[in-house]
Amino acid sequence: MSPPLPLLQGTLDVLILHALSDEPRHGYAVSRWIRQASSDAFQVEEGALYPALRRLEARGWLESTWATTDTGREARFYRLTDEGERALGSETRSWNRYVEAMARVLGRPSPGTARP
Amino acid sequence: MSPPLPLLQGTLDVLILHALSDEPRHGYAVSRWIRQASSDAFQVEEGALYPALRRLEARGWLESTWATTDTGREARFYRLTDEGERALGSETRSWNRYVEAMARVLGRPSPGTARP
DNA sequence: TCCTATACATAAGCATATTATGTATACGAA
DNA sequence: TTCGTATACATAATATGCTTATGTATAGGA
Repeated sequence: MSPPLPLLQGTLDVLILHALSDEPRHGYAVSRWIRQASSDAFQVEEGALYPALRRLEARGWLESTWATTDTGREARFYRLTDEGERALGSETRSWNRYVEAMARVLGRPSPGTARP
Repeated sequence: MSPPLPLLQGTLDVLILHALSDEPRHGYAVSRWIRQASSDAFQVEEGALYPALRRLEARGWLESTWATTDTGREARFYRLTDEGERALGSETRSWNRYVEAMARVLGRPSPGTARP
């Protein structure tokens, strides 16, 4: 098994937003979901996860309530607000723009390369 | 014109390595090349550029010499070492793995990945 | 009884980005 | 000739946010 990729700063937010886009989840479940959805490529550390959730809530993108999990434990459940839903869209588009820009640069043929 | 995308931490190194893959360049030219190759999506700030160049040189990926530009100015030219060449390959593959993992999570087909 | 998974939280450390500031020169326009 | 702009380097202060380490607490199985 290849070790998990360290998260690039700034990419966690959109992962969390996406994890919450279908249904409310608590922090630990968000972490698990991201790990599984990425085929173990991403392993979200608690030290990144919980501050990020609070950050996004402070920004108005999430709302949280304490509730009981199906295994009978107390946990803080987060759900996307309307603003968070819009943010998921714009953050996703922003990521895609970034990927496209990287592809333009990295896909650029070297001018020193010989051509026919 | 849309404003330049803020650089995600960790992605500058591979951009610089690629900028130097065809021929040696000095810092300012690296910055200009990245801006143009990305169609103005990336604008590398000096405060990020020069420390990054020294960092990569300290890591053994680059070597530098002072020389004169074609406009008659003194500038520090950087070239890729053999180790830097290998690093370009592995860093590019690492970026591609990251993009693919993000695509798996965000649930859309990979928008096109770059090769070294 | 003890280990593991679950569930939260925060502090310390670290890497690296942005912003601001400084020096200096070449070159064209006013 | 002067002045603004592009070129060319460099560093300090600041901000962000990720990793690592540490702590608390409970549920459930071996």
